[in-house]
Amino acid sequence: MSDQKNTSDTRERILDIAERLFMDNGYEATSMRAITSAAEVNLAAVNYHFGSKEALLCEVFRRRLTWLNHQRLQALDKLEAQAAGAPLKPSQILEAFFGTLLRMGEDPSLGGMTFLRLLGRTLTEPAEFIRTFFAGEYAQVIDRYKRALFRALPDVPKAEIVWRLHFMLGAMSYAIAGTDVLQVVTGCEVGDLAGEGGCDDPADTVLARRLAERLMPFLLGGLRAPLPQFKQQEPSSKTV
Amino acid sequence: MSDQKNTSDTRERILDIAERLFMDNGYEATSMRAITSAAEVNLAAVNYHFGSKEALLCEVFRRRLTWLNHQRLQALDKLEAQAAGAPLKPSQILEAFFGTLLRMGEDPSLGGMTFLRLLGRTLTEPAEFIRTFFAGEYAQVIDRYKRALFRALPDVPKAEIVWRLHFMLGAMSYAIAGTDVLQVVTGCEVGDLAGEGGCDDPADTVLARRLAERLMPFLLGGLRAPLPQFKQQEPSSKTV
DNA sequence: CTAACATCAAAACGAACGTTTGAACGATGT
DNA sequence: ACATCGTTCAAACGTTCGTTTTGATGTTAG
Repeated sequence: MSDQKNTSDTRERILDIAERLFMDNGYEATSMRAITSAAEVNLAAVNYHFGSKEALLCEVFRRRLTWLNHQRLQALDKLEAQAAGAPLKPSQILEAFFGTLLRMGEDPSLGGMTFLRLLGRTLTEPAEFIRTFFAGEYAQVIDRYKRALFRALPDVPKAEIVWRLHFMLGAMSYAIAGTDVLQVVTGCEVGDLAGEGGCDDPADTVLARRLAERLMPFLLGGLRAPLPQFKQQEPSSKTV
Repeated sequence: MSDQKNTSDTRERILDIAERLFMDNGYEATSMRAITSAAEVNLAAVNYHFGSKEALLCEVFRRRLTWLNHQRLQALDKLEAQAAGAPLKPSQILEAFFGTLLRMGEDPSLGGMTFLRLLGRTLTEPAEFIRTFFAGEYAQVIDRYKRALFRALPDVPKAEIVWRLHFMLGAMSYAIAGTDVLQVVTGCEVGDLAGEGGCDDPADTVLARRLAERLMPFLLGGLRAPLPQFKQQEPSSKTV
């Protein structure tokens, strides 16, 4: 029973607990003492294994995001191989990008809805180290998907596509964050989106699936919406 | 020169500075000492005028949100009066709700983009007192607009409309937050969305207008997107 | 004039923060 | 057996946090 306890047990337990506490309270409002005591490890364990609180947050994301973005690139590779040079359909691209993410919400071993909520809530954090971390973690995948969308929508100005990708990311980010401060969704047939103190599994799996079913058509509708009337061409086009 | 300095000068200066610092750093990462020293007031001034740091944040929002939501209700009143009992067009409803907000970004006396960014970044904060505050501040306006959308889209299931309203709020929230951690928009022809350390006016006014021009068609396209195929009626069918 | 209010500087409050230290522990390899 | 290395531990480090207090100084209104 002391098989691989050596190098991974404490680390992994810290990451799991930190993931949940950062999601519940946010980064700044979650103390090292809260993390280490909830994980039943020594206070110094985080600094020993990760170096600092900032590095811990980055590692919480890295262990999920590298896998996720690898999957996203593979999904796009597969689609483009099947298309044999032809442009992809926008729905395929969105499915590869957002579907791959949302399916993580159904699998607790990939973080489940806890990680999705944490991701959605952290994407709007203003802290510098978070933004640079995400920028690096997402650079490649965003670039690939942007180019795929450019090819899929050759008649839409590229700047417009970039804007709409931004809007789609926002709708997704807010939806998976599940804070719902305005109580729009809470109380409907849907049930609560948050489920703050619960376990991992019970209704989160079905919630993730319902969310995907509703979000994907919305995003596709937004992406393909009629262009604003003021668009004739891109004027100076400094995007050489 | 001692005209109305009495009851408003210190209070207003604290609110202005707090609005900017909360936007730049987030609530938790902004200290009372940073606020009071930047506002050039005594450290005790915040507690004297507002009672606590939490109450200060609420007041920062209240002085803008009560006006905003009043305008939103008035805009809806006017539209419904003109329609004389007929259902409104979805585009009218979205214009009244989102247009009224986005136009605040063009007016520095209403907070400008600083307030819009702060709002977008705070809507996903998990802190309890923030969520209950927003819930109360938005309850009436959300209810009115939800009912207007129900009437405007009688063939769409109400639960679906609620979901899409949620998605629209997310896209708007993320867009006005302007964090853009994934660097989707940054570097394009658009210029930077954030402009962290700048003044109020220079490019924020035009940015707010461009944002509105792009966001509104996107939201409308998402709202009117085809329904997911699995909708015949709402079954109980919890997929046991 | 008086009383109430607003602002100030300065200091302190206890609490909580992230991080560091140095010793002890337990397995491993020679 | 001893030495080594990675890990864990209790305890303390210095700092910063939000808040309160005290007393003095204008300023305003009855």
